[in-house]
Amino acid sequence: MASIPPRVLPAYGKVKAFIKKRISTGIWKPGDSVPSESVLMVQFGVSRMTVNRALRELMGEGLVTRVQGSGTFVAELHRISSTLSIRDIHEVVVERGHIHTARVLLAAAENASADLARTLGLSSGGPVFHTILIHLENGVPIQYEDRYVNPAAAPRYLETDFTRITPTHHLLEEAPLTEASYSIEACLPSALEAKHLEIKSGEACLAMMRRTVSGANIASVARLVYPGSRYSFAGKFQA
Amino acid sequence: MASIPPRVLPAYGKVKAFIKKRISTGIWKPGDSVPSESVLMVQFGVSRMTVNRALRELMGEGLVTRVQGSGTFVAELHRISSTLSIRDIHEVVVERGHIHTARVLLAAAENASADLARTLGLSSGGPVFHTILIHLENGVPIQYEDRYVNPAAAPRYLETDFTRITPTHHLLEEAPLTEASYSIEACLPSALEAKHLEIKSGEACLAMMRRTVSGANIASVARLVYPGSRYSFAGKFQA
DNA sequence: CAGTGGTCTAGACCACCGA
DNA sequence: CGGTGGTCTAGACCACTGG
Repeated sequence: MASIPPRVLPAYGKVKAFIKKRISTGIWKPGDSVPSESVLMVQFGVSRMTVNRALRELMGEGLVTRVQGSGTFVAELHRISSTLSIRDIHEVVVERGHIHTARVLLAAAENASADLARTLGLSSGGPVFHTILIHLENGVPIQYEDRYVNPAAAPRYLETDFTRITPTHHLLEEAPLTEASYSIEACLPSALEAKHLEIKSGEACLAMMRRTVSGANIASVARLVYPGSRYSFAGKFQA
Repeated sequence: MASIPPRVLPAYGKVKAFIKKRISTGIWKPGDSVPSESVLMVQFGVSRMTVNRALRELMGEGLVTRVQGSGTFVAELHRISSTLSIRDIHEVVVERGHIHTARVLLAAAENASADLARTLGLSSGGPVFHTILIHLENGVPIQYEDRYVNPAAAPRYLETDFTRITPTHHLLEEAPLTEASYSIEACLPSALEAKHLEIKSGEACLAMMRRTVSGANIASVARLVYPGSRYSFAGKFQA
């Protein structure tokens, strides 16, 4: 008996909206229990699957927690979480309608230090690929990219023309991404970084350390330095 | 908590795993079409709802895109997205097993400048609450918090003992969060900030600008400054 | 034990796309 | 038009929680 097809908001959406509203207005506070699926079923006149989907999605959004055998509860909202996207810098720049270019400062195979070999998960201190690039937006340097690549993950890495194809782009095609971790911190640029970014050595920078995993290999570790005056990360969260 | 998977993967999980594997190994490349729900139904011997759930979750994870009437396709994986959590600093510090304390430098009502009134969405330049505090972890300053609060959203804000309850905590209880946006950038601290953070004025810092919305009100705008040497944001992404 | 959520089925109607 | 995904139902069995 598919009732009236809600061409505006689907039934599970109505259930979600109802619960969201009660949470966001504070009627239900963190820790409070949310009505059970069977109660909501009756209340909205929908099937259990529909209620279940609504609650499952709310859990995915971090608004409620669910415990089998126990119930559904308003989550402790003591955190704001949002999605931080890390994208190929070429795409980002082009999307802004600007011109992306790159200068290649280094593209070579090197012998890995013991430290680096460990970071890349290499048993022996074999060769690794090392590239250093400057990315420019409309001719202005916006990123210093210092990257080490595991040859096992992308054997043809050095054949790439990095003025046309970014390392990130090549790696995404060559070594399908399975995992990545990063950290963002503030730092002052080294003399070399400052010179190539064309900033004063006292200017604060954002540094992102990024480590990517492809299958069994640690594919690459990179240090990306952005001039603080020309770059920021932004994000948004909606309940 | 979520580390013990069911002894057998649920049916929808098997479908997801199958598709994920084909994407992560590069057998299916971005833009390729994924078998339709009806094909996967037969292939796995499950109902359409089960296949649908698998595909819907994969879309939520950003691995595939779906177009009604057209089909399901492997997403362009040219972005890494991950969840950046912004949490109450008190919780973070305590969770690390450390002691959180706070120094209150300012807690007062002020007349909003025209600029600030606009930022907070106040029609007139009425009073706003202004607090400045230093958060310390085991006695070491880790965050300078300069915050303006809309009195309409949290009228009792200034009654709070900020050495015991963080502004974030009070606001989350008083003004249920509906929306937040932030940006992270690198900067050098002002003389005042450097002094209270007990760092040199030339040390790079992370600055987060955060704006929170509660219902119809812009509840608060804050500038949070972290010494670069003592703080970083980290995140992780898994395919 | 009764109640909860976790999963699953075998249908169904609809809106949309491309040929 | 046939095929696709979007949604929904009215059942069902199971595992887990709590008293």
